[in-house]
Amino acid sequence: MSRQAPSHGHHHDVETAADALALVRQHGGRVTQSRRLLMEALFDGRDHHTADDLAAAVQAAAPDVAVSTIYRNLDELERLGVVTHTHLGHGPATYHLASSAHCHFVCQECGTAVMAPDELFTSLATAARETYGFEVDVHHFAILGRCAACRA
Amino acid sequence: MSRQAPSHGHHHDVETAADALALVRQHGGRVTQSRRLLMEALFDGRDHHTADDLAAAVQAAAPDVAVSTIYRNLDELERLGVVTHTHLGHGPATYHLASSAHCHFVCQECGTAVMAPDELFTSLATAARETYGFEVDVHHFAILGRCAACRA
DNA sequence: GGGTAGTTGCGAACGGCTTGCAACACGGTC
DNA sequence: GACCGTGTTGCAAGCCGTTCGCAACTACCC
Repeated sequence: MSRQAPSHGHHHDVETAADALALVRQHGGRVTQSRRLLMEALFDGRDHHTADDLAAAVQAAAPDVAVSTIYRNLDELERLGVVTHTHLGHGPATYHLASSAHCHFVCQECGTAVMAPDELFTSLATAARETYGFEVDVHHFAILGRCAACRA
Repeated sequence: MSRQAPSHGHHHDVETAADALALVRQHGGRVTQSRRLLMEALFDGRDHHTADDLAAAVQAAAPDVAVSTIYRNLDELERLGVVTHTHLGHGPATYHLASSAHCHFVCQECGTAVMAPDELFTSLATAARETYGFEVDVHHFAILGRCAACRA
């Protein structure tokens, strides 16, 4: 399924924090402490990060980094195709590495998000494209509903 | 963060503002001016209403009605199954009569929302249910992507 | 080491929505 | 009609996630 089109198309080899920093550099950006720390937080192995989580992680090493810096850098990384963000419900957005993008089912009752394989959406995506010319961005949205546990 | 399906199951015959007011009354609620005006705005024939739109419509007739009143009444109506709300993107929620609920495709570029027939989602819904026990609320989410016009 | 453009911290502001509270008014009863 | 209790309201303040303006700063090229 079509991966979301990163505007600059330079995301392909980005698999480590260093790669991402190199990409930033390559686009005229500078490697600063807050950027390095942000990258490390993003590549920490977990795959759901809120801006707040990331801010906390960065601030653990550099207490003076402001939230606005986190947001600005996340924006930049999104423009470069390194990360994407998703809205899982009423709370804050969650950020993922673009390379591990995936869909979500979010339970309206307990709020937990479970990952959904892209294949579930292929028929929807093709139908939308063929019938309406609408190209679905299969990763940017969450599907609300009720999970198995809450239904029981 | 719990948001639930029409918990009282009494929404079936609600087709006019008067029906809705009757329902409210039937549940121990009172018929006030702001409620009557809200109903009229909701049943004005259009089917996407933001809280702001509704507030403006109500305030046109009764300038002192506060936004908080609008929100409280919308909540109540949602509990009674008369309206539902949907998040179409980054902006404010949109409210619809539950009887005319539908899915949306929202273009990330131009922001316009087009209605999507429920049939497009049946295979996704059954797959989600059978594979994950997840019951998709097919109306509460918007699907982001790019519309035909913006792709051209 | 110097210059310059990208980046930052700070604080204030924003939009959308919620809440606490005292005043109010609906609607059943007498 | 007056009375009363409970549902409802306006107001103002607050909340959360995010954005913005701006002067100070600093990474990087020469």
